[in-house]
Amino acid sequence: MGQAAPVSTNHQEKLERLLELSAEIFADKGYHNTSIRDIARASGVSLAGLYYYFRSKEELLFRIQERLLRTVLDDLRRRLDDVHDPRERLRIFVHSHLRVFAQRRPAMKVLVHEYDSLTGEHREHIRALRHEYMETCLGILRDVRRFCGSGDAVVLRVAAFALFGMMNWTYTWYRPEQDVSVERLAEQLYRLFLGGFLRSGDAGRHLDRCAEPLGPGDAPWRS
Amino acid sequence: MGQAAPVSTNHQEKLERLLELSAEIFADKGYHNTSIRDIARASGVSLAGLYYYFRSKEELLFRIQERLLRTVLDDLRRRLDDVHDPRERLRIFVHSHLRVFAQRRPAMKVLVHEYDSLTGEHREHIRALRHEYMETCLGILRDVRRFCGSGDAVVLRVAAFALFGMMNWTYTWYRPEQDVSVERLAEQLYRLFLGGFLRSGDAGRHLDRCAEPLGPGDAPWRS
DNA sequence: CGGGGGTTCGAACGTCCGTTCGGTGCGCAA
DNA sequence: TTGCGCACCGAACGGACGTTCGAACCCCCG
Repeated sequence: MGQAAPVSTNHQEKLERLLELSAEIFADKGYHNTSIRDIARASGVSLAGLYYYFRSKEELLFRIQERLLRTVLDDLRRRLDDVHDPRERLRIFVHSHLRVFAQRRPAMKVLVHEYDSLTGEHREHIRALRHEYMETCLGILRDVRRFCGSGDAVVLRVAAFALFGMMNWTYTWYRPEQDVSVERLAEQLYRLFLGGFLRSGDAGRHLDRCAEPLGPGDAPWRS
Repeated sequence: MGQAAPVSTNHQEKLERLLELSAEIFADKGYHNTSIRDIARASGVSLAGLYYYFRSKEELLFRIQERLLRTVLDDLRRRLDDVHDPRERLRIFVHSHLRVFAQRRPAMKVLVHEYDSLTGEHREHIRALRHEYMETCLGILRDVRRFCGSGDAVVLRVAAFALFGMMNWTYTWYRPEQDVSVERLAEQLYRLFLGGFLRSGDAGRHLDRCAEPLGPGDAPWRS
């Protein structure tokens, strides 16, 4: 969790360093299990000194989430610009999401894990940004369905949440250092989802020639 | 969150009622943000009285998670018994998981959301049960791949976590009362996953005839 | 050299936390 | 009737929590 950094004159830099550091601690211990004193200790700033940068502990949590969410939205919008092919747009969506999430692991864990910890206006603000992101995703999926002709056996909303689930769940298991690279991960999840999304209308048709194990003797499902 | 229940003579019944009630509160407020006093108030049992049933707050959390995990594992084993077809086994896996999760929503949120809150032996114990469940899932996916011939472009581990992500993420959005039924949800997620899993080896092949929107004027992705 | 604003701090406030202690009442066996 | 163990409770302990207050520091403008 690191020691106090050498110097950073600019106010904004100090603030962002505190956000980054706090995100690490929140991700590690959980928001409600982290005390302002923990953050003070890790940052080298005094307890009272922190309150010069944040009005409250919850505002600190809010700023972490808002910052990452804006990054995600900006990155996505920039990369989607002037791309028209629906599949490619979906591919970009998945890659963008996972790239940012891998680059900012602590903040992303806080974003997906500590949304419930927000209250009142903070929560409402984040909810609105999340909603915007979700709408973008739904728009892309609608285009894929319309122009690439997937069936409509799967409710779009369910498909979108399934995709978010696949991507966001990575915070529980994916470690960029010891797993496949982010690009390969993103490509695999993209293909996994797209294949199912496009084929979901006629599921079972291409499965007819599925072989079958011989019997209990050969059974590989008994642990 | 409910009032104190009328009566329940048996010790085991009282204990399970406390587990169920605590799960609701933990799910609602989060483990670290819930006090034993909250549980005492909601259950009608005195603060000290709770410690007759549990050695500590963490043991309470542990029992909730262990109980649900054993239910999930038992339900799955029972339903997989004497089913050999790999696709059908996968289908049963998804349905079983989501059915139990929908039946016990509070406990399932606690299970997926508060694993990090466990420490020491409690955590290790739950980790082992989770591992067992994951191995069962991997076994099923291995069979599907072997006998139904999906490619191996997607690492099995990634596919398994993607599936878990799709299913577990439901706790953030799925409400059985106002969404599609659990059976339909399970069927959709099953098809979504299986389609992608079987087709992941040759992604793109069946996408060649994908149409394309006309241009920025028609662009549906601009919100 | 004087002073004012941006920045940081030590110390304290009031509250709530998990847990423990010493009991009390009750039902049942002897 | 006595005694014992199960089920439960009121009250308290020591500590940690988020937040605030008033003062100090330091740099730049005059």
